[in-house]
Amino acid sequence: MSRYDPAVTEPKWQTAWEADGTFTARRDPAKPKYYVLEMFPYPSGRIHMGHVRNYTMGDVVARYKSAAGFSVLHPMGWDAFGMPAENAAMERGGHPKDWTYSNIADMRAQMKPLGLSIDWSREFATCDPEYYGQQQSMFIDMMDAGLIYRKNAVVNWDPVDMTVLANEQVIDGRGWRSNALVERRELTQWFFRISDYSGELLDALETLTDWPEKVRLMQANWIGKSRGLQFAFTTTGAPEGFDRLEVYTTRPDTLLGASFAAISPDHPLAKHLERHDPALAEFVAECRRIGTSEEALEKADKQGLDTGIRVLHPFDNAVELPVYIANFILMDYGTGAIFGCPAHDARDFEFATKYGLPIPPVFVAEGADEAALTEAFVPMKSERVRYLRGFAGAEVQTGDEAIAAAIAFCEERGVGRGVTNYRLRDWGISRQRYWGCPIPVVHCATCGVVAEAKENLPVRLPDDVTFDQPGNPLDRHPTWRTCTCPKCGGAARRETDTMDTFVDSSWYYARFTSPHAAKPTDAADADYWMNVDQYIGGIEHAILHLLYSRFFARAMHKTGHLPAKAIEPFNALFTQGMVTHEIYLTRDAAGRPVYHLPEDVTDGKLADGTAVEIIPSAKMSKSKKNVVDPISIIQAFGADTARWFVMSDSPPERDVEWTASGAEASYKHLNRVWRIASDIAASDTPATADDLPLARATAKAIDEVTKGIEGFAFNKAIAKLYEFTNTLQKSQAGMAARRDAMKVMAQLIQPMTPHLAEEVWQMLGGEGLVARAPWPQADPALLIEDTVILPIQINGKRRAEISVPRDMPAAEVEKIALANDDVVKFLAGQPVKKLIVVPGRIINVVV
RNA sequence: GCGGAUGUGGCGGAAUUGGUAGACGCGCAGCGUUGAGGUCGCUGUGGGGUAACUCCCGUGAAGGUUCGAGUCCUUUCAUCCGCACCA
Repeated sequence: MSRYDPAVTEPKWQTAWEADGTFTARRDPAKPKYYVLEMFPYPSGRIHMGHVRNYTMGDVVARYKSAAGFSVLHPMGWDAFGMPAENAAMERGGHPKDWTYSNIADMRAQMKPLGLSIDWSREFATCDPEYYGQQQSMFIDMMDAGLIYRKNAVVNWDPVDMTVLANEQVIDGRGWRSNALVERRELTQWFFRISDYSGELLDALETLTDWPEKVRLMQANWIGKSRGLQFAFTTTGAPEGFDRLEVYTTRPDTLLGASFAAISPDHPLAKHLERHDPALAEFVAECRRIGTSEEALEKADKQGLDTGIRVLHPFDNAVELPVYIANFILMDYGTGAIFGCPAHDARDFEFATKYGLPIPPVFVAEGADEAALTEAFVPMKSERVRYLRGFAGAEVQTGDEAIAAAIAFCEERGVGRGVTNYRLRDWGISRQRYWGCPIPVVHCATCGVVAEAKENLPVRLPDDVTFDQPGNPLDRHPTWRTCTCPKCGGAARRETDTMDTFVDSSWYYARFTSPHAAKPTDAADADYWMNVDQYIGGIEHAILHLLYSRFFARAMHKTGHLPAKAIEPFNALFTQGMVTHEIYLTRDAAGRPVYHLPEDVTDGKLADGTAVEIIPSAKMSKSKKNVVDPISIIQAFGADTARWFVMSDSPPERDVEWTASGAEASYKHLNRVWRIASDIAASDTPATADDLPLARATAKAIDEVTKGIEGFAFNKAIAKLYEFTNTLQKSQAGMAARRDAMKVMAQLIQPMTPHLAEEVWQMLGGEGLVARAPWPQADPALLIEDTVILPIQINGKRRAEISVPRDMPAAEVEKIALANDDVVKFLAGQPVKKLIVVPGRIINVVV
C-alpha cells in the first residue's frame, strides 16, 4: 500500500479546479451571494505563516459557504504602495516599481500552492495606474463634495537628511539614518474631513453586531466623544490679541479646584511668545523634539515653563492662575489649552507637585473627611462623591450628575457653553514620498489650487526617478512638476505630495466587485456583491484601517460610487491572532544574544552540542530568526498539512504557536485519514456491528463541524474531526455505512484540507469534485440521545451519577436520585434541605 | 501615559455561556508490530494521599455573590496589541 503523496496530489487537484473554473465568482441571480475577504497583503516578497493562517481562515469560510449554496466572491490583491519599496531602492538601487512587481510575482507563486479558492481573475495591485487613476478620480469627486481641504500640520523633520520622517523612522527622538535630533515642522497638507462624520461613525458602531465587541469599543474610544465646557479665561500680562484664553474641559465640576492653566507648545500664544523670549523659545524647541506621536508626548517627563502671564478665575477675579507652556498638552485636542486641577487629575497632580502649585480638593469620597492628598483622587464614573466646593454645594453625587450641573451653572452665568467634543482628528493624507498615489491637483499662479481634469487621469508616477538622495524624488524631478492648468491653460506646477497608503486600502474591497471597470465601481456589480459578508484580518488594524474604510465608504456613497447599503462596508469582522514561534539563542563572549534558526536546533541543542536558551513563543521576526517559511513546510508536508495545523490547536482569534512536532502530527493525521479511506475503498470486511452508532457519530460530526465553522471555532471543528476519525477507524459497521461515513468525512474536511478531500472523495467514487458537492446535512433524528447521564452533587460536590431517559419528568428523577446508593451513603440520614434539579444537566442535594 | 485584550495539566487548548474542569491534539510512559530506528496499533497520563475507595487540593493572585463559579462582582499581578507618517 502506497503512502499519501501531497507533492503529486496537490498540484493535480489545483489543475483540476483551474480547468473546472471552480472558484470563478459569478453574479448568479438564483443564489444568495457571499463575499469573503481577507486583508490583502503588502508585497514584501515572501509569504509568512501569518498569511497562511489568514488566507486559510478565509478559504475555509469561502469553501464552506460555496458548499452551503452561496455564490461566493473570494478575491486577492496587493497593497503595493509604501515606504519599504523606496527604502529598498535607496539601499540596493533599482526602482520601487520593479521591486514591487517582482515581489508580487514571487508571492503569488508562493500562494498558489496553498490551494486557496481564490478568483485570481480579479487580482490587482494598488500601484497599478488603472487602480490609482480611479482613486484620483474619486479624490476629485470628494474635493467637489467638500470632503477635502488643506491646512498646516506638523511632521517629523530630519534636519540632516532634509526629509520628512514617519513616526516609525524616529528612534528615541532621532532620525533612523542620520541619527540627527528630529524637529517638528509645519507643512501645508491635504486632509479628509473624517471628523465631519465623528458622530455618525460612532453611532453606527451599534449596528455592527457581527464585529468583535473589543473592536467596536476601541473605535468608540478612538472617536472619543465627550461632553464638556468650553470657556475663555481673561488674561493679564498677555501680548495684544491674547486677552482671552479659550480652554476646553470635560470636568467643569472641578473648575473651583483650578490652580494653573497650561497651553501646548504649538499653541498660537506659545508661538507668539517664542519670537520675543529666547529662554522660552529654547523650552518650546525642546518640547518639539519629543516627536509627533501621542505616545511619546504622554510618556515624556512632565515639563512646564511659566510664561509670566496670568489668567483670572472666571468665578473669582481675585484669584490669578499662572499660565504654563507644558509639553503634555496636545494642540489637536480641544483648544490646545487647559486649566489644571491637580487634586483630581493624575497628570495635573504630578505637574503641580513638581512646580509647587496649590492642590485644592473639590470633592472627597462619600463618607470621607477632607485630608491632605498624596495622589490625585479620580473617582470611577459611577462612584458617588461629596462636593466640598462646587456648583452643587456640599452634595453627594456621581461625576456625571455633577458635570451636567456644572455646565448648566456656567451657562447660566455666561461662563462658556456646553459643547460636544470628539477626539477624532481629520485624516491627513499628504506624504512627501514617491511610491504612492499622486494627489491629482495642480497649483496655478492665476487660478490657485485646481483639480486635474478627469480626462488627464491617471496622473502617472514618472519612471525616471533616482533614490540616491533622501527627500521626495517627485520634488526634484526635472520636468514632472511642470504642467498646464486645466482651468486657464497657463503654466502650472503639479502637486508633489502622494496619498497615505491607507487611502489605497480604504476602498479596494469595492474595487474587487468590478476590478476592470472604467469607473471606480460598476453599479450593478457593487449592488450585487457588496457588502463584504466576512472580513478577516489582524487586530492591529482594529482602529485606523477599519475606521478609514468606514469613512471612505460613506464618502464613496456621497459621490455616487457605492449604494447606500454599503456605507458600512463590512457586515462581519473577524480578527485573527498571530503565528508565533519559540526563539533560540546562545550568548557571545560579551553576553549579547546570538539567534539560531529553528531548523538548526534539535532537542534544545545545536549541531555541535551547545545548549540553547529558549525564549517563549513570540511574533515571528527575521531579526530573532524564529521565522518558519511556509514554502519549506509545503515542500516537506504539503499545503494541507500547513492549512490543517494553523487551523487546529488555538482558537483563531488567539495566537498560535508553530511547532515542528505539531506540524508532523498534522501530517500524520492526514495520512491516517488517507489510509482509512483507502482501506475502506479497497476492502470488503463483513460487518460485526450495527450501523446505527456510526450513523449517529456521522450526524454528530456534521452538526458539530458545521457549528464550528459557522462560529469561527475552527479548532473545535478540527477536534471533532479527530474524534470522528477515531470513531470511523474503529467502526465495525457494514461497508456501505463506512463508505458513506468516509464520504461525509471528505466533505467535512474539504474546507480545511481540500486536496486530501478530493483524493478521498475520488477513492470512494464520489461524483465530480468534492469542492462542488453540497454541504452534508445531519439527520436531526440521529442527533438526539435516548438517555442522559446526570451528575449528582451533594452540597455542590459531585458524588454520584445516574443514567435516566432523556425526557423523564423531574419528580421521577428526584426519586431515583435520592434512592441512589452513593447518595444514601453520603447523606447518612441527614434531612434534605433543598433539592435542585436542572433538567438534562445536574442534580444538587443541599443538606 | 492612555485605550483594548489575554491568563485553565509538562505544552496548545475544551467546557453546551452559572451546572460532571481538563474534550481533542502534542509530549511522556508501558505494551504490541518491525531486523533496528521511524511509521503504525493498543493502554495510561492534572497534583497529592491511599492496600483500596466516588479521599483532599486544583482554572495567574487575593477577596466576594450563589445550592453551585474557569464563567458573575471588587482589588491586584504578568504578558500582548494600538496610539493617527509602519503596513
